[in-house]
Amino acid sequence: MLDDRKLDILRAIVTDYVSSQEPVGSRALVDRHNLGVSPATVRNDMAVLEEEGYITQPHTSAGRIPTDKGYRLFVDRLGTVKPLSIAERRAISTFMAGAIDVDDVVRRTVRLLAQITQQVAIVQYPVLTRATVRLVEVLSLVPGRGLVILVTSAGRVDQRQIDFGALTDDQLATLRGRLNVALVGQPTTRVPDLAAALMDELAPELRPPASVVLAALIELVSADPATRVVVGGVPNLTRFGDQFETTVKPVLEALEEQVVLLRLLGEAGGSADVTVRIGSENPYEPLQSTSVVASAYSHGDDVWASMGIVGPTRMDYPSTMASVRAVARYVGRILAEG
Amino acid sequence: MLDDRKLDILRAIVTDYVSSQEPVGSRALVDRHNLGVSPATVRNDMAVLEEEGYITQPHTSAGRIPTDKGYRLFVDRLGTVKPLSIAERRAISTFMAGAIDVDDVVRRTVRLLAQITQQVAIVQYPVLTRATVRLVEVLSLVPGRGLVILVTSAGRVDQRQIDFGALTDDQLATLRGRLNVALVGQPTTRVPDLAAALMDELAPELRPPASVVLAALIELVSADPATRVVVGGVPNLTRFGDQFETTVKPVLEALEEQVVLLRLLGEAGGSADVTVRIGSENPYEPLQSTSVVASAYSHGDDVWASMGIVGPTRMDYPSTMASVRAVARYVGRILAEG
DNA sequence: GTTTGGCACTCTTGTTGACCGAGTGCCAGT
DNA sequence: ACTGGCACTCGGTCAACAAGAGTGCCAAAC
Repeated sequence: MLDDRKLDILRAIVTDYVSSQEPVGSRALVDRHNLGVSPATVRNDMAVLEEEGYITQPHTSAGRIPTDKGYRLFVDRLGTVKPLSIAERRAISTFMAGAIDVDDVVRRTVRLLAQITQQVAIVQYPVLTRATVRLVEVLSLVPGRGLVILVTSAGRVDQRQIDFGALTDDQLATLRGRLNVALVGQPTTRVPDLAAALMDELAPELRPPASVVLAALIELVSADPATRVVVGGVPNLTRFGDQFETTVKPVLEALEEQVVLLRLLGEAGGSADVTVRIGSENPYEPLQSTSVVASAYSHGDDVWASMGIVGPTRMDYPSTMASVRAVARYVGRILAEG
Repeated sequence: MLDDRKLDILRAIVTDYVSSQEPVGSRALVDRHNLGVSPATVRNDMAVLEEEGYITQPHTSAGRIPTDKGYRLFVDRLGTVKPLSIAERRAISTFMAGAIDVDDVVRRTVRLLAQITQQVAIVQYPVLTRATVRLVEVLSLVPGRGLVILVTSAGRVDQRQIDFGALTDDQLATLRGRLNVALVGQPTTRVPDLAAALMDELAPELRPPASVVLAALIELVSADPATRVVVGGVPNLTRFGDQFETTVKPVLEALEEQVVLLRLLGEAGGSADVTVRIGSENPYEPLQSTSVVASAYSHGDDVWASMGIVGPTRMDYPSTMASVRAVARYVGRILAEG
């Protein structure tokens, strides 16, 4: 159906359109790529490609532009992986060097990603799913009111304020001890089960405060970290001012809703490599004319989360994919060390 | 120079222009407001107002639009404070009800402010300047590596990981005790001085680890909280798609830079009431055609920070100012209770 | 002296029509 | 199977034109 030459032509259309932002015609195609055939031949092939749904014309007598299906084929079979330049690699390491904690790593990552892809970057906080509990601390601030702190093997530290009714210092120390014995070294995913088991073993007078503490802990391991997403490079959207309604506006709206962002990234979480969602493949309806390039980042089983970028479907997929992959790997390595 | 009628006319021009988004001419003016004079008279007065720099015409034979100076006069002398509707007041309290901690208060505040003003909202985290130290905690995670936690009277909890060389549990407990005796109840601003004094009193073997801990503490009280700013309502910018270059683009760029945001809000920090910076009055050059409406929020001396909104100079100042003021007061009250 | 109606003038906006160029689809010829 | 040629179709641009909005100014009226 699609012989090699037609694929070459599709590839040429995609690359030309991405760089020029304008529909590309048969003449321009033979001029810029040495296809060894005449414009007329290219036209015939283009007619076939259009029939198959890989390209389309905005209007009669205009050049062709790729459809979502065309981009998909390009990404799957035609895109040559473009390795990062030495300058880019160096930029990554200098940019990330000297990060002091997880917050800082995430902040730097989002900036870096936005800068080298020139798109809007989204980075999810390292999720605790496969992390283990390193320390649980319970402090009393004023009588009856205190703080629960959770430190995990991923280097995250979370805290929450709680109210536990009357409680002596001794009882508090007991509770702290029991908690640590029961939880330290365990995967954070098991905290809810273990918490339930622990409750049954406690002396009755400890149960009310313990339930408050455990509830807070469960919130910390489950709800919070998974919902934290950081965004950067929003001004890059201004490059697409001509597509205000189709790109700028929907992206700004999507960025406001963490739930949407997580959904966009979430789909990438399963795969180990870079995932691309093109236009209508997108799970979030308003982002019809944008693509998401995302990747999980991880080291072994310790950390697992996603990062990615959002941009118009008309983007340079090979470079973008290479950049996202490189940054994801680098960050995974940094988190493994820290 | 400017009699009452001219001021009335200026006020009418501002309100009409804000609501219609179009230059307003003499006829429309007499039609919509019962000024009791003819268009010709209005034209004469407008000529004077233009000469004085309060209004201008985009081109000959167009209506007039207010200049920055015109808006300034309007805000200072002509704007009638528009009290919030009952629905708006109710919206504020339901929106903020059930906030669980400072993070949550800030998150909700920024959403609320964006929603009721329909602009981009900026909220600075409560600054510790006038807060006092409530608790200092030093934990050991693994040998040689630990965590410093600072809790303040403003309800903020910050932590940082540190490396303190070899240190026994006893030494750690001593250090913790000394720190709390020296610092608890003191204003966070005094932490740097007190830290220096404390160093001199410590046993020599405690000094190296102590210096690491104190350095972290000083960072926590000074650098971090002051630089934290949360932004929301960015999609509201899409309402100004027609002013892409002058409003959307510069605002997006400003939002990316925390330093800029702090500068915008910072100027408002001194005053107790709502501050308005109109167009060129703005300290940040690219925001020439936008205004910032900001207010400090506080309760007594405990918490002190700013919040505000950014939007086109052509905004409804009375409502916006009323909204910002109301939210700032409400949040101050909530923080005082929490 | 202030206000007003009238009028000429200016400038933007929208419309129309012509024209140009880019690009296509098709067909006959190689 | 490829190619050159040709008629056809649109979008974009430009000029000319009309309509409309608004002003500035002046002489007359209050």
